[in-house]
Amino acid sequence: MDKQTLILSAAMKLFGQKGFEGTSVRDIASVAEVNPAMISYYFGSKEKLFEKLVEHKASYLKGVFEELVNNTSLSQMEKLTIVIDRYIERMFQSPQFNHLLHRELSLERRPQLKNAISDILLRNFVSVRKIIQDGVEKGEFKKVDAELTIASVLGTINHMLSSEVMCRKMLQKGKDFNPFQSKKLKERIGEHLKQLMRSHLLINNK
Amino acid sequence: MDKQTLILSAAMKLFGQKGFEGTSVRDIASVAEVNPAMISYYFGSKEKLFEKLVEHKASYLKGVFEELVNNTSLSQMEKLTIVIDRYIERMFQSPQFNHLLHRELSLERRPQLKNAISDILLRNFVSVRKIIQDGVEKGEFKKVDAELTIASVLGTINHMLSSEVMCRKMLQKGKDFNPFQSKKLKERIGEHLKQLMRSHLLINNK
DNA sequence: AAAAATTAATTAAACGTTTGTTTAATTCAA
DNA sequence: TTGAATTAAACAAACGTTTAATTAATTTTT
Repeated sequence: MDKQTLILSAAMKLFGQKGFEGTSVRDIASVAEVNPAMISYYFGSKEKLFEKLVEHKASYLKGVFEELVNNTSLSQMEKLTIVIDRYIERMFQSPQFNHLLHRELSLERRPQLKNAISDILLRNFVSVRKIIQDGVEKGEFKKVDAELTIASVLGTINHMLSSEVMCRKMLQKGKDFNPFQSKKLKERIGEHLKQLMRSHLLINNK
Repeated sequence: MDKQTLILSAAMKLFGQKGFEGTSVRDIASVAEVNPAMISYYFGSKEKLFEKLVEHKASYLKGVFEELVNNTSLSQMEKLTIVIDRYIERMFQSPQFNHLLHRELSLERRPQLKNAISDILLRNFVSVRKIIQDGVEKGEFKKVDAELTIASVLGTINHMLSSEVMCRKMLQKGKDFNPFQSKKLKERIGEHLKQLMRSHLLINNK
């Protein structure tokens, strides 16, 4: 691994754990096992490293649902099910990055970066909204509040996984329970959300 | 207003906007219009001020649903409706404090404070779970995943209000739209959640 | 292909700020 | 007159960043 990548993954880890302001350049350098000066050398500044990190990581989730929307061989509910599974999968794969994004959005700092983040998230949001709207138009779904329905899906996932401590307490689990590595929890969230969406959206739901 | 209160409300504002590490003691002192030394003098340290703030503010929401659970004249769905309304009301009243709490939970810092926060939130969580469980036992509700159902309610609210910028974009609103002061949005979230819960929970829901 | 010249990578040290906190003096109130 | 409240100044430590020197790698020239 080259040093730039080492720095990026150290920054990912630490920004995720301690936040941007809570992480020092020396911390990052220490974890990445490089000289602190290398961060300025390669990225210009701590803030630019942060932007680079978001940009780099976010590219993986840029417009991933675009093709799904235009798929004609799946029902809208099947599409939504795929969306749910993919969101859960991503959240379990790198929860830290999601924490980082939503924390940044909730702060009144770096408005430019906030805008960039929300634009990325919005692109997927629009795709999913189209799926729901199509479902309504085709008579497959009830006439629901599409925007808030999406908020319920994403919000549920975020709320369950925003904190290990809180998650353990809510589910009455011991200290050995690691939410982010629990396949059972992953399936449980998926099951709940699909059931929730079926009863919320489907017209002839038995 | 005495100086301690001025400091507390300045801290509330700034910690909410910029986070704990992103706010300096001098920032707080400046907003509160007091000498920076007064913070150490009254609270001991910046971190103790933070703890005091959380403790003080959180006392308002400590076990507020306890009596509601034991109320016998309301149906379980009526109780849940009240819970939803109260959560929304609180979120709109001081969104910054909710941001602060959830941000703190998502960080791997100050584990003691994280524990305190999650204990407070958990107390309400347990109350609401009891309401759902009672509903299931009485045959009023379907057999649902109570924990995740709560996550869906709270998660929806948090997700919609975690960022002004993101909220505006999701709802396709202009810059003059202030989510936290919009009575319409408040009602819209309430309507969505109640409808969502009715279709998710009620057995004979038409 | 070897030597020289040039560019890139890396380092330890130092830079000037800002950080949270303390001190010591002073003002205010009881 | 005593104790609390308030202040400006100073404190050491940590911050992000820069510098200047050195090593490593690459390119150019012979």
